[in-house]
Amino acid sequence: MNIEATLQQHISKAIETLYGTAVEAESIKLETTKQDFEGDYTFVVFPYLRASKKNPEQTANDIGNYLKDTCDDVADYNVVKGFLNLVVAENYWVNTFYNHIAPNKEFGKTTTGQGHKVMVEYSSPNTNKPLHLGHVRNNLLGFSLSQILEFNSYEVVKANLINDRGIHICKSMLAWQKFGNGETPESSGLKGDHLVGKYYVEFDKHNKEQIKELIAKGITEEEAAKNTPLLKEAQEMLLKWEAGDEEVKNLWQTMNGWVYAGFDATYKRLGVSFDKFYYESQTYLLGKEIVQEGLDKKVFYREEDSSVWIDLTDENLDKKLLLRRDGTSVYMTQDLGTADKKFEEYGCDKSVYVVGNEQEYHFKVLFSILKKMGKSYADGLYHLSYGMVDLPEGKMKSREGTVVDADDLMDEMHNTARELTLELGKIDGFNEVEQVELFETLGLGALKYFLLRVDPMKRLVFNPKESIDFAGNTGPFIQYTHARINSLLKNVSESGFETGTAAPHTVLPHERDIIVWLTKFPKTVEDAGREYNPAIIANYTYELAKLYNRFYRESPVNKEPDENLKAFRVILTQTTGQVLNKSLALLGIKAPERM
RNA sequence: GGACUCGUGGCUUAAUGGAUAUAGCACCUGACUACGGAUCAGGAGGUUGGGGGUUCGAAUCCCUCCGGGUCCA
Repeated sequence: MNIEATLQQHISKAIETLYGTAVEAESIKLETTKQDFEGDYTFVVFPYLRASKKNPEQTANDIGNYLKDTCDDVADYNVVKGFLNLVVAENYWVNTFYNHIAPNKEFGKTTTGQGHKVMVEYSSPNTNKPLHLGHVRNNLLGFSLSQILEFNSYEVVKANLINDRGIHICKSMLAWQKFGNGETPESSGLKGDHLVGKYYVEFDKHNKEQIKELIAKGITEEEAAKNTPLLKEAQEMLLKWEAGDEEVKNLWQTMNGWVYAGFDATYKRLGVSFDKFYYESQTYLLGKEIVQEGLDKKVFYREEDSSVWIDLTDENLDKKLLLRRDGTSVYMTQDLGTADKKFEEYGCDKSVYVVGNEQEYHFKVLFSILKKMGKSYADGLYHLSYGMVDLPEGKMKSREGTVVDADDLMDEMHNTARELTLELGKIDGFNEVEQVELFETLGLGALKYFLLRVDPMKRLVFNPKESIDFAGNTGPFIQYTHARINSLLKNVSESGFETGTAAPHTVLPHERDIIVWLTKFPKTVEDAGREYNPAIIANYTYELAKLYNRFYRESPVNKEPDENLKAFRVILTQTTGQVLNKSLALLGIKAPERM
């Protein structure tokens, strides 16, 4: 049993014995003691004064005394106002460390998700342009969350719903047809997604000229924007696509193929992956059956003009259109159908959508509709919302060319890592291939950690030139700590030292700090899973790395003459390395063996 | 018009309603004959956007106003 549960039970018993009031052990709240006070856990007695009928100090002292007498794990206590600080016996920590943490290769793994299946949908790009910084945040969150859920024993299906149809794709196609001269990724040397994105920009450029021409003829700007020859042609192309026109479909398939090849490369470099791809071209007609189902269940209603709606005003949401009067569906209809299809195919009892916060309203409505329809999976739906990523100059806008391209960004991170590493002269003994690999690991580690450590809900200002630092609370700091641990362990094993002789003994305060922090790992992982928040793991990992660095400075391992103590420190180092490695993996960050 | 969300030292950031608000960057002072200094020890820097309220206790909950962002019709 873990220490928190033990303390809860004893406190519950103390209150019952001392004051005759029964309190459920699980309802007792424990907090970790603040840094400046002595102790490991703090019990706040204010809520129990009614039971004790004594002042806070007395109550805390009573309970503290009782615990010290009856609970072997409580070594001491102190009272500050209504705060009862409990000092857990060093023996407990050392024994827990030797018996449960160190020997457990899967330390931190929880069983919370056993028997549950969860789908995590993330990335969801459009096929008319390459991935940008916003997608990067999305991909990292989605992938990290999947890793965390898996470590909590969920069966995870990573899904990507690709928006591969619509007017925007037709714009790229049309511009390529008109101005492309048969250019291909091979002939141009451009990555497929960048090539297609180039023609999307090209479309916009020519379209703008046409708007100007129309305005010059005296048409209002608003009207002109809707009526350029190019736009009309793109709309016709979309109609042809919907009608199954062979030529259009062929071009569409070719260009999407280029884009997918490009996306694959970007995903691979980012280190994210998917188990299932959905394509909007195959899902955009879904949902019409659901409309009928909703009408039958009287959840939806039909207006006089034969359009179909749902009234959600009772939930502080509006009325929402589900089927236009001409019988065509809207985004919501399609998402309803897709949700059903996903459930039919995989039977997940949980489903997470990683989508930007501008769609919060959409998902509230979507989930609310599914609940009203009594779908069995409705309660497990969750929108992992995250803030937009902005640039110092303001919002990213693809038309104005102010987006940060994902591939360019990764290049930049790689180069920054190289410059810094060379400056520090850290590459002795690395051949060229290893060097390149290291720069990549560090650059991407910095990027991933930077984007994941911030609460997803908060919007992020990304300054490509300055915002990524390799010192302090950063990925490379943690990677460095891991590499140093590895190197230390290597030295130890080369010297032929065996750790088998370790036995319990006293530990130094900072060694104790590490052990205490290690015991919090499972709880942290679980919290991150429940809150859908990789930032919790990121902050945990940083704290652990910091504690280890302090330990490292103050407790020499190789120079330790006492064999037993040395063995302890080696095991502590090994264990810390394992946990660092694991928590970095949960974030999708590589832990380099050396650097 | 209605709804959502964010606001914490110069910048970035943490805090299941709990104590003197957590860290990092930058700044200042110290520690390299080193188990890897991409490190460590220490210092300075705050009326948690403003004002009310609930509470023994509020960055956190409620109301209101201000500011940034977003969505719906």
